[in-house]
Amino acid sequence: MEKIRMIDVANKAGVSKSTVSQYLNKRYEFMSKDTRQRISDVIQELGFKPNSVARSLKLKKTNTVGIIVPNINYSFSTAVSRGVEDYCQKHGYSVIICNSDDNPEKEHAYIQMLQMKQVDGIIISSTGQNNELLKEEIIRELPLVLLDRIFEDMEIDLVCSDHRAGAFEAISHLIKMGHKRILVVIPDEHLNSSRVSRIKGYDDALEKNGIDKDEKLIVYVSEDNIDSKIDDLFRIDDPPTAIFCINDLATLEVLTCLKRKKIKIPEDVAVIGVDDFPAANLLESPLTVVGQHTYEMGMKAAELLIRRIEEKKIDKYVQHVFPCELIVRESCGFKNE
Amino acid sequence: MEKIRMIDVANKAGVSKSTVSQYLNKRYEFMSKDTRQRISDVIQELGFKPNSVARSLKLKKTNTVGIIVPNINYSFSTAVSRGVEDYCQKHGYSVIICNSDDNPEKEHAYIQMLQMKQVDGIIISSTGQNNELLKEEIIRELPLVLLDRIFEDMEIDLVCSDHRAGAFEAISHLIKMGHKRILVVIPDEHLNSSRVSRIKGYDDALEKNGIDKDEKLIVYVSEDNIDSKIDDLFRIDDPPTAIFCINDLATLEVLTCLKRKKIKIPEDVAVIGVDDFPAANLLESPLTVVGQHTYEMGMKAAELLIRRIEEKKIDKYVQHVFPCELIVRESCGFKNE
DNA sequence: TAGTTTTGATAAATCGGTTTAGTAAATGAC
DNA sequence: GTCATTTACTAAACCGATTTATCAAAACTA
Repeated sequence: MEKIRMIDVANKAGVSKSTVSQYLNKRYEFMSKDTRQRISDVIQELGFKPNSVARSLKLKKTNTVGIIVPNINYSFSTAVSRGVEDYCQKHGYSVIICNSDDNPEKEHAYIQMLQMKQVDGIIISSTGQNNELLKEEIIRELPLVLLDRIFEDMEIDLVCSDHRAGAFEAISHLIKMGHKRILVVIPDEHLNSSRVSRIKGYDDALEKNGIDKDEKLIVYVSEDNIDSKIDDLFRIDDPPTAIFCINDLATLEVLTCLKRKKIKIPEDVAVIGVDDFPAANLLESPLTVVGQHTYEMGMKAAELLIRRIEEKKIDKYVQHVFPCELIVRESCGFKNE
Repeated sequence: MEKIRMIDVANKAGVSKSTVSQYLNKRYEFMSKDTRQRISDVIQELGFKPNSVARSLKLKKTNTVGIIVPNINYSFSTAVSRGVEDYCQKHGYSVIICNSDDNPEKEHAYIQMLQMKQVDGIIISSTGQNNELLKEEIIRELPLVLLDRIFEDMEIDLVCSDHRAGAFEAISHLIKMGHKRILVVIPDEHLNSSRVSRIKGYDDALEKNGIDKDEKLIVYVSEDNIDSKIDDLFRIDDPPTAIFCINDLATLEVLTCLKRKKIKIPEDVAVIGVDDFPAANLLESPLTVVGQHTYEMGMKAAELLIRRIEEKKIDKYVQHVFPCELIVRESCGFKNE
């Protein structure tokens, strides 16, 4: 069964393919009712579906965008992607999904691939290692929206959460609950702009409350070494009484580790995580988290991207910062007022 | 900054674009070392990236596949998508992601869109409402792999879990723990083939153990009515002592509802869910679940699809059924042996 | 030396649409 | 009745690659 092309429709309807093309693009002005009906019938009859690849080639427009996230498995990335896909679908775009695994080479390969595929734009939570490429090259050729990342000194559309304020509020809450020794847990060695902001919020909250910062309380962990690191920390003279997990991966690792060690939350240690996940309130100790408006952020990122794609020149770049919401549950203690 | 085309490379290198094309496709046989080097240099210098849209048009191959899932937010869909994307990326394909929300019209629109975009194949967890279309039309034109769905009487590649056996094992486990009144909770009214299989496993387990089936214990719930339905059930003469949640959505709703009603797990009622999610073992009562090999299923689905895309004729269709694994935790009681 | 084969490269057709410039027929103006 | 305008439609160029058929020059054969 050969594919039906426009020329087949044209022949059967007894018109030229130009006319069929006009019909498809709804340029009915100079078309007789009769011709219009005939073309419509033939399209129905043959089940003709125009080839977007050919169309894209001519129009230099693919109606496709790429989204590069570290890992679709992270609750943040999943929810954001869903927001992006929803907005895109409603506006006639499809979404190619790319998982960079925070690997700069993989990210670079994806960027190249998306360019070759002639996507109309890219939404990216970048690793930070390809910033030069993005700044020097991509942004000049292709609409780009940064997601959950900030580039210093750069004019670019961007969507992120106010991580500093979110962390500030979380840490302030802990301090208000009487905590002074607050541990920050960061996965592996990778520091992106969001994590830097959260640490800034942590610092600011300590400072505002006149608490000295102890560098020992900022720890980078992996699945392999978390147990020993936590052990070490709880063995020092002045152990932490609260833990701030800087992302959902850290949260899961910390909770798993504490459970293994039978350290009770919040009796032995208070915990605050980042990103509300579906089961956060069903945990042994329902988890207090700094929530983000993930789905809305995805929608907004797609909105900014498509706006820049469709409106030829917008000079002002939009930096859309969403507030974080502290969702207080029992994991950081019961407030006694 | 205009885009560099093959013709620009050809001009600068002093050859024809045919030769550049040969170079790109690694057909070096009749090409002098010198020409080859010169082309390579010019490509580097100009930063030429071939336009895949043009290439796709000529070759009738886009190196792009579509995946249609109900909702990327479900842990099953997320993990499967990640598996699909990984395999595709390694084999030079990109993935367009589509969320059908179990809405047949939306699904239909996505199928059409993917066809127009000339994707090389589709992986789909179908709603079941477009089966005729898929059977009659799509499968003839396009490689297709069913994911977590079974079509009766149909030759097609397919990847799924052995839901019947998984449910059978789960229910048998509950029975062994002394439960006879086991409630099955199903979200909304939608019954796809996977859910049918799980119910079959439930039925079989009851029958094998000589327990009469009570239709009242099969309930369809939504977020709105779950509270009243659960209330009703626990008010009957012979209330259920265990709950089998047929998917992760049902699981979350049931757990939330039980928590609200302060019904204790497993003391008041035992619970088994489907799909292991990251926090399942961190819950107030760590959840026993029927686990699926989600990531591997995604990889396998992509493998089958790409095989069918790249090998012209494979007559035998592969139906790859993954086993389920019962992961026993405390939510269905402590075994006293 | 003339004819054949090999080597290295190219012109032109093609993929399936969109669009511009153009044309023939019908209508309107005077 | 003639010329200008409008209406309905089409031919052909184009988008940027791939590929086939072809060709010129060099190398080989007899």
